[in-house]
Amino acid sequence: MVIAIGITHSANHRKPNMANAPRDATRILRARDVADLLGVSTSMISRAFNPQASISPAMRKRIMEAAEALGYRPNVIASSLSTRRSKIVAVILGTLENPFYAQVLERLSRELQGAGYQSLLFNLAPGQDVDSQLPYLLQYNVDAVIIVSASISSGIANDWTNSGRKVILFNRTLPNMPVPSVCCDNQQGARLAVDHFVATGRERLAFAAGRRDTSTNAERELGFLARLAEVGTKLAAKVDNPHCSFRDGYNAALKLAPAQPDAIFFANDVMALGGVEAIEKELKLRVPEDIAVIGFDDIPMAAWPTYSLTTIHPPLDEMVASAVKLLSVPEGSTEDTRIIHPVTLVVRDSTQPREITG
Amino acid sequence: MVIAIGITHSANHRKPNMANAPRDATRILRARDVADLLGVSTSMISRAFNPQASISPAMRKRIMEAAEALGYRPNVIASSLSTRRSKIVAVILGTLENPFYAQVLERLSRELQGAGYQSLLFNLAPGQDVDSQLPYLLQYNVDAVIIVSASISSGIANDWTNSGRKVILFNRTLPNMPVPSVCCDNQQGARLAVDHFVATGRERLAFAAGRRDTSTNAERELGFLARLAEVGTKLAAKVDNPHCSFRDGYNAALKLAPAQPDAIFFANDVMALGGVEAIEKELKLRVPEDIAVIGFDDIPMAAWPTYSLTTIHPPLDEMVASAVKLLSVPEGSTEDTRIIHPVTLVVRDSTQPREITG
DNA sequence: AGCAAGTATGCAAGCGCGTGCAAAGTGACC
DNA sequence: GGTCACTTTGCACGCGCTTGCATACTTGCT
Repeated sequence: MVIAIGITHSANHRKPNMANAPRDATRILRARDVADLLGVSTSMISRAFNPQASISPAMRKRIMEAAEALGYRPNVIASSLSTRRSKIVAVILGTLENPFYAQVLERLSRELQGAGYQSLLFNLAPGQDVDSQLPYLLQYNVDAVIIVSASISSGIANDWTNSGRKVILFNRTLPNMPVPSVCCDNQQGARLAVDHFVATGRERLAFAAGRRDTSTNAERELGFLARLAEVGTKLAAKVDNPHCSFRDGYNAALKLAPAQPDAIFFANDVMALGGVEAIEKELKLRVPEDIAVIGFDDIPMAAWPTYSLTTIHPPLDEMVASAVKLLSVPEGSTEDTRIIHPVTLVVRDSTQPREITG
Repeated sequence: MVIAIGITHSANHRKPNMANAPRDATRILRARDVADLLGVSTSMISRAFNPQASISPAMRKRIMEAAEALGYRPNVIASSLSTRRSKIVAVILGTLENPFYAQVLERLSRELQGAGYQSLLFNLAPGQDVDSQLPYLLQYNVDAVIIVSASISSGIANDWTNSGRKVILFNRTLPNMPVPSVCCDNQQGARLAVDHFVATGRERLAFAAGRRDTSTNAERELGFLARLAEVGTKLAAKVDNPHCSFRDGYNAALKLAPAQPDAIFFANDVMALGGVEAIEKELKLRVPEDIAVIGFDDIPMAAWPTYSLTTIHPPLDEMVASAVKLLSVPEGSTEDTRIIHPVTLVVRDSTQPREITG
């Protein structure tokens, strides 16, 4: 009898789909495996891993220890089916060519991991817009989307937030909509640039703008021009650029040259480096003696001795932390979720007082 | 009677969990929604999206059109529960500081998207090893893991492949194990460097090595030394580096200086750039007149005029394509899955014949 | 000891989709 | 018209986990 019971018990305890699961060498463990071992129901396994579930501390300890010993971890994918939270955040970005974005991605993904999320990476092909990609994201049950330096239409943003998911813009804002966003103070950065140029004796200030259609660039331009007006200096020249690339910066410097600027503010560091290149190699002028240069982003290369670029430093770690923090702001919160971080000016060799040449 | 049937039909057609799904503004569509609209079963919806399922072309067309019109797409997460394929590939990498890795990640993720996969990004913290992270990946039902420039123990690799998932190494190999991997011909690259140095009249060749424990570096070193021996030249000096960073390259150049090399091969471009920096700014020597420099990776910055670095070019697009192709190699295939791509030498200004100074 | 209030557990029904199997439909051919 | 072979469809159950509800167990108090 006892034997019979024993046999019955172990024999039909579970009806595994034999056709599908032949491998048990490194089979992936299910809650059932732990439950069977401990003689409890799978519900308890689930509850043990859910901090707010009703379960006795003793039981939780027992389960956690068994899970640890066996190497069991709840399957996030399966659990996301019922909870509708996947602990996966989609990170959308255009390109990693600009080291600034690479930095953002790396820190963002690291910070997300720290908060228990994983990042699902979406690279936009050139010319591809975020809106068209969002529907694909839905397939992945992502909890949130963090859009790095790319734009999104307010309609779509609305749809998404309505559907209970979060959309967070990084390094962009949506002017007319309260979409959560994290930026650095672009205007203020541009103002710092003007002030520093003026303080170091520059008089013919030029601006190499980035892409017209981005809020980031618009703010930098706005700040630059506004501050110029405030201090009573005229803009010597300005040039727009399609891609914000090294080559764009190079070309921008060449196009600005006829206006004979003695200082150029580039909308980002990569362009500034290209600009320096053009100034020194092609125009045969010296930085900073003939032309002072300020960039924006403080990418690692800006600190390299060859360039030693004066630039505006956004507090990347804090910005990333803010973005991740926004993930846990409750849905109906009235709190303002458009966060702006202050920037600082990092003075290096690409700007120097004019005393020597003056 | 007819009315009753009608009512009954539409009333209990489904019992939605009212508590959980109140929002229907932008509600995410399920197969059921499409099925109900067309008056078919959800099975058919599933089959319509599965190329090898048994379904009439007419029905498939009808379903696809309805799905398109409604904006329905199958939920990858839910489907992965039954199919055990998530169309998600984990990409593991250490850091994006080195632009080469950023390039790899960008192209890899793009190529994966093209093949219908998405990349789940895992950043390793410094000192963190892949082995310890793999268990976490299992939670995400990833189809495969692509490990970029990081090492993995053969035991773990074994466990994984046994469990039916793929592990693919990018830019690393596992010497004793047939783990699928994609590399460029590191040895050959190093040999090209030696030959080019010799052909341009260099006699005191030095090597700034990367991290000792990586196959990539070992192969580059091996190739360099072997070719040196073959052409009957002695190694002027060699120095190891912990991180392969810009600063490492900078320091390496300083450490190599006492040996008075007239050519230095750096294990990668970032180090080479650091080396050039040190040679020009700190040692006050000229590149290439006093010291010729060759790097490895052909990162975008190597082509910038300031550096104009001669380097070994790995065919990144082809490598990435190979890696993605490896994903679909059937499990028991006998085909060799350790792919090595040829490299080419890109000659720029950091190496020039010695005629002028000679 | 007995009972109420509270806590711990198990049960079963989902989450959205895939799929083996049986039922229904289609068409060809005699 | 009937039969057979074949295709198309629906049913129902399972993937691994969560969770409302009912039951079983504690505990404290009279």
